[in-house]
Amino acid sequence: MNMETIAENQKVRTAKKLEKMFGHIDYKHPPELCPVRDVMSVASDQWSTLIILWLGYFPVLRFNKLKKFVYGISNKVLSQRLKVLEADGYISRKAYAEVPIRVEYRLTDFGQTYVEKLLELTEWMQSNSPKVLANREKFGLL
Amino acid sequence: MNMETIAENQKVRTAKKLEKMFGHIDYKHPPELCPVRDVMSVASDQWSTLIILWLGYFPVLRFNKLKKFVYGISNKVLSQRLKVLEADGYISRKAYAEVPIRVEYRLTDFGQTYVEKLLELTEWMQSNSPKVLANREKFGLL
DNA sequence: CCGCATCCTCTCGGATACTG
DNA sequence: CAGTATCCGAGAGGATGCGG
Repeated sequence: MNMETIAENQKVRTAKKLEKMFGHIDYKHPPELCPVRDVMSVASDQWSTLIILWLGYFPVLRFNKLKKFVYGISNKVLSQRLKVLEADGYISRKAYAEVPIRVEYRLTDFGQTYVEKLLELTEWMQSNSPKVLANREKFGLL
Repeated sequence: MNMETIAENQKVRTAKKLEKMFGHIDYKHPPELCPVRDVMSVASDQWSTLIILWLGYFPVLRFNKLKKFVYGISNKVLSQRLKVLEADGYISRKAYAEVPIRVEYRLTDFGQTYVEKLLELTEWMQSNSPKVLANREKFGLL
């Protein structure tokens, strides 16, 4: 069995899985709310992924620390994302009634399983980014 | 070795990988352009992922077919995304000089490797969406 | 220290109509 | 059929200041 056949088989397997996921949907009368789209829109959000990755790196982080690592994010967006991520069960929030107040964020067990999946994708991005950037340049499109 | 230790080891491995990726960045003087952020912003875009997944399902799709499957997307956004995905090397575009014109989109080999990664994440989303939705409901937040 | 409230900008994206 | 052009509205998100 040569390389082409292996790749071809992989292609078929992928298509089969996708058929299982999407094959049933009637695109003439699409579902109002698609759970996958819904969940993805939170979990795969640009800022959310960065937050989750950093919490996978450091077991516990406070608001301002997080803001430094996820550089470029604003107060507003950070707290929004944190709230949603907490609601969806990826992270936990623990506030200590001190003055000044101290708040700790960490991944839940569920969030931990997610960060592992997410990391795989990020590693792919990392190792393939040169190729993508090269493609982009060659293509021109400015 | 019990379950907790296994999970704990996994956690440590994940953190180590993330340290390798992010450990070097000086968050006081963050890089202007982060390649990973850049590449992710294209590839992990909500619409782009759907386009890529459908092209992983059907080897070749034309513009309007794609628009039906990726329901809810507008003309403008679809053609924008297609152009960028082509520039980044995920998909190929082939136009036939017929009347009316016919255009075929398909994954490149590179795009094929990406859709496989992406599929893993999507499967995770799919199987965990009930849990997330339940979390969300319990949490309130309306 | 955490993060909400306010304001204000500005980009993204939807709808529609039109052309090669 | 496969887009492009144009217009327009909504809402995301940045900056800042305040309050608990």
